[in-house]
Amino acid sequence: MTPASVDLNRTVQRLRALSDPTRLEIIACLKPGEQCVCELTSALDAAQSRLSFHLKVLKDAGLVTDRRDGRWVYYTLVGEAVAEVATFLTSAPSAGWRKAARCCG
Amino acid sequence: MTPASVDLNRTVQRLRALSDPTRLEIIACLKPGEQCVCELTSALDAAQSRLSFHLKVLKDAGLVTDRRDGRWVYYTLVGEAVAEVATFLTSAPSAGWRKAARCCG
DNA sequence: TTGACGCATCAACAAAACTTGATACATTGA
DNA sequence: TCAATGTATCAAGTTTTGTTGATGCGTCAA
Repeated sequence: MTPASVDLNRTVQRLRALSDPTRLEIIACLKPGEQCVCELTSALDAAQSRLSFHLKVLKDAGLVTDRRDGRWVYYTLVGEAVAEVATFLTSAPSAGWRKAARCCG
Repeated sequence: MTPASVDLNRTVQRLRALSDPTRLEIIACLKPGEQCVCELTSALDAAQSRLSFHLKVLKDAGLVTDRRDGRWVYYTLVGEAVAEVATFLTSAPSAGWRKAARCCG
């Protein structure tokens, strides 16, 4: 497990987290600023456990952070993490793209 | 199905296609230029049917194109498609992020 | 025309992701 | 302390995704 492959795994995890319509909608909701789960639940008209599941996926990927305030938990978008994914996609092949050096010269 | 949601679905499809280590490696291999399947097979040390499966996912997402030359089929990266995904990720919330207007003001 | 090669596709299975409903936990106000 | 609220977690079932080996199709060379 080279450092590059660690990065690649992290990027794959983030891309996977981003590749779901519900989670993209969550991210859209969080773009303007933090929201509590109940707000997201009503905004997206999704079951609470379902939303909680998707928020965990995003959190595990480092794309959002959470903060408890009393009974409420507020989620915040980690814009830099999203930006890193975008940067990766447009970067040169050498920059972390390969798990190993065996590939293509 | 609004135009925005069509775009969103397309973006989700592309993000999903990008969220797999094998497919990212394929894309890395294609960055320098087109490759035939047999070259990818040996470069990635993957079974041919497996590679064919992943190439189809990428092709269906519009991330690669293919071209037959004799017995060989060459795949080419569609750099603009990858770039579009990156642009989407860094764009403002209004730009195609939401399936509907119900979300978050 | 035949055999070998490169690739796609299929069926069957395995594994991972998602949804749902139930339950548990923490916090608050009464 | 108790009940209500907001959220997380869990188990069960469903759906989607990925792998493998076999087969089929087109192309080339002999």
